[in-house]
Amino acid sequence: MLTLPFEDPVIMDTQFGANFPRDCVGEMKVNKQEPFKKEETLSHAMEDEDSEKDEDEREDGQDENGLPRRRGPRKKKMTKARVDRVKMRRAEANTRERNRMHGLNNALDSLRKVVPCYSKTQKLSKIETLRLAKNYIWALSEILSTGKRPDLLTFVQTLCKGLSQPTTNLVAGCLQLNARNFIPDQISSEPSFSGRSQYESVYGTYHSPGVVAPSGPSVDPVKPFRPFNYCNSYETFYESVSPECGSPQFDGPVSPPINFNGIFSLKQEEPFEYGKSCHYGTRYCAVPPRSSISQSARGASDLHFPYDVHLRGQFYPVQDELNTFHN
DNA sequence: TAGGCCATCTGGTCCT
DNA sequence: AGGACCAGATGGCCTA
Repeated sequence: MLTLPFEDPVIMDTQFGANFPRDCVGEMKVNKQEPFKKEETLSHAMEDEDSEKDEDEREDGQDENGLPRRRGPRKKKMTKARVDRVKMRRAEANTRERNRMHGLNNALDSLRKVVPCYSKTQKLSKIETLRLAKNYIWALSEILSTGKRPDLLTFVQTLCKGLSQPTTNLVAGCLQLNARNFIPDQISSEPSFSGRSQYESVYGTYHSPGVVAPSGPSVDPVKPFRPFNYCNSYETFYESVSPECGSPQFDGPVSPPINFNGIFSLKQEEPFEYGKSCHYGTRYCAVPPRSSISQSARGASDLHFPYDVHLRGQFYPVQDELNTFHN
């Protein structure tokens, strides 16, 4: 750490001058509070009773350092019972703080489950989770505001901005395994691209099952991009409804790309394990009634298998650009 | 072994 | 007074 003790002589000499009054330092340090009001800190409280007695009995108007005695309420004597009480309060505060941090971590876990990459075995770090969530929100907002589906590369780039290399690998891997689950379709039927996007050239044209739903409970027209739609297709193929629309197990032929020193490559081994670590964004679902799932999703003739079936070689154009992006 | 990440403890500050 | 929140310090664990 770069932090130094506040009374470090280096700081005092350079910032305040050697003769800077100590009382002024005290006021700066405890801004917004009366400088001498903060008695009873634990460090003080933990002093043994002898030192307390020494201070109380000193009558020359100076403290133990020879500086003018602070005004304000005199320190209360620390009896054994009082020390015990301070210790007990400290222990209680520790427990509360522990619980508070557990609550924070639980919230963070919840966040991990709704960002595009979720893994119980390979958890994103706290900071990466927050960054990815921010990027994800940004990317979805862009889609909402423009009403157009981005190409895969753009989407991956947006999600991976500021992320570490391992997290980038994970996100890119998840997206390439199931890009369709993360890239919502356009809002309306208006043509989104004049030409074929990179995404389309790689994955073919995609139609959102949520948008094409002809009947049954209507899809919220205001939120056509919510990844809920992807659950529908997922349900169609797996015929099982998990409470959270949980991660399907991947055992397909395609391994996610791995990035070594900024260079993407396809990892051929252990696709199953890696697949298990990917979440594909499907947990983000509010599972609709099964009847509606059946009607809407099965009615879509162009539904694709959630894990797009394509040749490995088809990844390379995108990977080349990703490599460029990272280099 | 260094560095990253994490849980926990701790004291300070603010608020009720 | 006491709780919530925050940030610094510390030590443990894991991985490259």
